[in-house]
Amino acid sequence: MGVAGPGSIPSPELLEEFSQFFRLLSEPARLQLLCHLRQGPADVATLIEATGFSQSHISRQLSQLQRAGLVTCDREGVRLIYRADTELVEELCDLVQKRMKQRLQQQLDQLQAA
Amino acid sequence: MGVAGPGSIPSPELLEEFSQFFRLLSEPARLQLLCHLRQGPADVATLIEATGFSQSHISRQLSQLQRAGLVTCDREGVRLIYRADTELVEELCDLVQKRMKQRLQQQLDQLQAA
DNA sequence: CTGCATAATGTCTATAGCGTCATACCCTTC
DNA sequence: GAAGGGTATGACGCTATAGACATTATGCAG
Repeated sequence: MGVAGPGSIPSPELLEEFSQFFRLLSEPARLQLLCHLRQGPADVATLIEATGFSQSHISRQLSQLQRAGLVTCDREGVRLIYRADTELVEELCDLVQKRMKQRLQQQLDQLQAA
Repeated sequence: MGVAGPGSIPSPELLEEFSQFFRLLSEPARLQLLCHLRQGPADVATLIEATGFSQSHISRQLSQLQRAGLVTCDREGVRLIYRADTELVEELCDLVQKRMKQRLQQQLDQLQAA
């Protein structure tokens, strides 16, 4: 029912894959790029201007996201247009954000009870 | 509707919080501890034996998870019993795993089409 | 074929975080 | 309060990776 069936521990390989995926999202720069691409496809020049990152930096981060399948790109003339498959990322972030709200609410309740 | 409303970029602070949360899950050791705790509460000695990690290492990882609210502990005699709030982690991992399956299936389809 | 854009990669430095050893801390129990 | 098991923390080396700079590869127009 769960990740690897009830009562069992995922294999080291699976743990490694999960951690690698979450590591992609553990960098503000990459999350920022994903957020920009959430508003629609964009070329690298636009991303440079929007984020202030260097060209090489953006290229590296996008290639990492691309390897994980979170991003794709197509040529359009001389430029590359990047698209993000943001559905999964949004679902993940929504879950985390919901959790953050819960925690803050709990802390608030504790303060008010005291 | 999304993370910070449609068409807007989350603030740097929010991005930082998200990335910190995902970073917690980006370490196989922590995921492993969470998986063990998914089977039920456990004391540190049990976790040491189950994972082979050193006491100090486990203590550090658990304290990080605790700060994020993913883990709590209660004293039971002389030992600390740790409990994991695994619901969120399982949901996140399920989403990621679903995605992994999709990708592998796509790659399979591409190979069969060629 | 020759430039001229744009994107990717090699190399480097700095930094963050893991994991260990040793030590200090805390709580329980006597 | 003294002793001892159980846990947290300070200090350290090590590795991985972010991010910048320079260079190279890649495709497009003339």
